[in-house]
Amino acid sequence: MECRPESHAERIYANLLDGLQTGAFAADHRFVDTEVAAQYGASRMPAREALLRLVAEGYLTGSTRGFVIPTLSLGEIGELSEVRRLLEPRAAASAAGNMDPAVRADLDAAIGRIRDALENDDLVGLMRANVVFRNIWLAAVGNRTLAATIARFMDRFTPIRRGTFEDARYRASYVAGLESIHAAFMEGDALHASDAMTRFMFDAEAAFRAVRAHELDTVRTPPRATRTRPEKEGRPS
Amino acid sequence: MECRPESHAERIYANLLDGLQTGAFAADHRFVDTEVAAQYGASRMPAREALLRLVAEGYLTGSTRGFVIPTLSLGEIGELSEVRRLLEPRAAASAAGNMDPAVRADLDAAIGRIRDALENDDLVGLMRANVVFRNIWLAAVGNRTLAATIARFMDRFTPIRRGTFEDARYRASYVAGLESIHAAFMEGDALHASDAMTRFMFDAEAAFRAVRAHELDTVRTPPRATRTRPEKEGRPS
DNA sequence: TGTGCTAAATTCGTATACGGTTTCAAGTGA
DNA sequence: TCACTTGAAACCGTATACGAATTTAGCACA
Repeated sequence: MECRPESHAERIYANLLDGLQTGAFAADHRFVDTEVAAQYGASRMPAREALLRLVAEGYLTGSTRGFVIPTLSLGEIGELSEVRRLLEPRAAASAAGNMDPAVRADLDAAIGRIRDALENDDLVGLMRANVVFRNIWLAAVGNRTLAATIARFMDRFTPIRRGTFEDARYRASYVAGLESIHAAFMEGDALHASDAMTRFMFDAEAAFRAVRAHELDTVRTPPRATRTRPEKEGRPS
Repeated sequence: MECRPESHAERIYANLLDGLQTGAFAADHRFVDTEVAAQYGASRMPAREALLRLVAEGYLTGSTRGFVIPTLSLGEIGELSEVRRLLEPRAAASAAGNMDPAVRADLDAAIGRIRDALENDDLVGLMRANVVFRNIWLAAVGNRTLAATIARFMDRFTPIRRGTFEDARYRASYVAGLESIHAAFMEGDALHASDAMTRFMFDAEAAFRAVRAHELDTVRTPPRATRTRPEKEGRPS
């Protein structure tokens, strides 16, 4: 690990990334470089560097009125899901073979937090606990490049995952899938882990598509990136 | 396609990316933001934006004395190869199902350029033709996210690929693999394309590892990113 | 001839300013 | 009341300058 002082740009990037990974920002949040700079006590340049890095990594999209969180189309949900199904089953199998006592304990704690969040209808907690759970099993994957790539693709689904969590039935189903994966990890069974992950991913994709299709039916608006919704109250539209 | 005028940063990025994809830069080339800016008639900020984007995408690594091309360790060669083997066989199978006359013609032309470059010991031409060939079959992959991800991972091997091309036997073997893939595409046989791609990737990985191991034996130096090799003549070291 | 120290050079990170483009709000006219 | 036009505001892209940290080169001494 490096001990050199962290730059403004790196600090801002890490903070924004955490928020984007855990669904802390509203889907229509706009990141304006002057605002971000002011928020972190820096100037536009390091804020801009952090924002552009998030753009390069797929977390944000630039527009003439700030940077926004991209919304996955139905096609993109399908494509990203196919790529993930090529990677995650094997990664889960690999992780299943690395289940030492410390990893098992961490996974037990994480699934406990997921159960609590589900029981309390705590969406924020569920989003966070989901990230913790995935980070634990990904840390057990020997191939670090594979783990990092999977994490990056998982993050792309943060906004739509948050959308599915708003529905109690989808929440319960998602957690049931995680329970199955957790059981496979506890057994240390590579085949079971791979199969559980595959099944979970098909179910998750179906939920994502259903929620997205519903959103498209409900709002029937062009993509948000080219429109900024009025934020001030009072003026009728 | 967008017709809005291209920014300095985008123009510089596209030019540097092309060079990095085709192996136009020496492995020890240093990209200094003031030099890049001067080269493209711009200021440091757009040059810096382009360089930082290439860092975020894995093409460059930052240091206190400029940006450099990362050198893959043996472990990284293994990890990246495993990830690619999870993605490319399926992508090749998908492409094999999309072999319309135009794609076939383009692939024929591309393999022709590869044969010419091999016969003429034209390394620069071979590097370029290899990129052309892969871009053609990747364009035939239905899942655009999968295609883009594969292209990104392929680019990571550009420096070591150039290293293998310096040896005539590796060059011939690499092209033999491409011929086999080309034949499978011409047959439109998904299974054959997948198998040919898998075999080719194991062979390519073996060559990459051999060349890298040889480099490590020959130079026995610490990673280049933390050392700048003297470039000026005359002063004995 | 080699090593160590010091000063200069090189590069990056960041701050500030300016101009251009896009968007929005307000006012006027029909 | 609605639509159109104009002006202002908001934001991005880029240029320039400054300071800090790191590296290199040169000189002196042993």
